[in-house]
Amino acid sequence: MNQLLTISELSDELGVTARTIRFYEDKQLLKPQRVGANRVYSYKDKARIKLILRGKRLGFSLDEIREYMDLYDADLDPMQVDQIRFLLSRVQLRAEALRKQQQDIQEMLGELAGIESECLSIVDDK
Amino acid sequence: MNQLLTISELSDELGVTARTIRFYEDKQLLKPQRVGANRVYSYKDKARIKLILRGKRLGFSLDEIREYMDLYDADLDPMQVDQIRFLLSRVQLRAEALRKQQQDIQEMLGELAGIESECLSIVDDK
DNA sequence: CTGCTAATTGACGTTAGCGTTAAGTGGTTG
DNA sequence: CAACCACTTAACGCTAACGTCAATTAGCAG
Repeated sequence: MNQLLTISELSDELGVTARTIRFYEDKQLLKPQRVGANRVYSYKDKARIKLILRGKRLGFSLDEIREYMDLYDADLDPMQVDQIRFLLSRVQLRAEALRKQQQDIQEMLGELAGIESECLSIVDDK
Repeated sequence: MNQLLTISELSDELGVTARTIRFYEDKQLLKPQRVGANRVYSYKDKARIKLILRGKRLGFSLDEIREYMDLYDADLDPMQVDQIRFLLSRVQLRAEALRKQQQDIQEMLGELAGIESECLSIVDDK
């Protein structure tokens, strides 16, 4: 099913506007094919946008997201060892930051649970 | 140690600029005491700013952060049951979103680990 | 008093991430 | 053919979250 999608189909499916999708292309986050002047999107493009949206949920800027998508895209085989080492260090830094975020979330969930139980005890009392 | 801090001491300790701290006050996220015209910050103010920064790391806007700090601050006892129920639903919604974020992070960590092991295998080969 | 340092308010500048016209192109439908 | 889509580019607009600069004030050192 190598379905190709128009921009409006895609925007509907993903819950973003066509403007947003074009904007991401402007920012070099996408490079869809063209049929004449019209853009057509593959399942890969769709997956990329999902990646972008996930990155945004996690609080990354589009610039950061592009950086890390370049990591995913990186064609490792032709790379020099130095470049790979560098890539590796970036990946590890990023992973560390993400683990930090998980901790942040854990703490916040804890605090929210505290509020929740306070609320419940008060409501139950009445 | 009820140490009171000047704005520049505080900004140094927290790694943000004084401008940022004043900006947060403008946005009603802080209400430090004054000595004359000068602001002085307590450990509570410091804790609030840390909360703000954590919120930002998690991708919340300052408006959202203010909302949720109001939740933490909320004095539950004098509240009506309806208000508490409402508060409760907000808290639960927020917690759900945070759990979703944790999943996002897990997936990203998985992908990063994939890249990492690829890198390592290539580097080791040479 | 002079000069320096740290603080203040106010105003304008900047970047990111889109929203919103405007103006035109190309394909189908009746 | 006209009318109506869905699509295009280009350009301006807008909000959030500060940065930056200017003008001013207060405290202390020499």
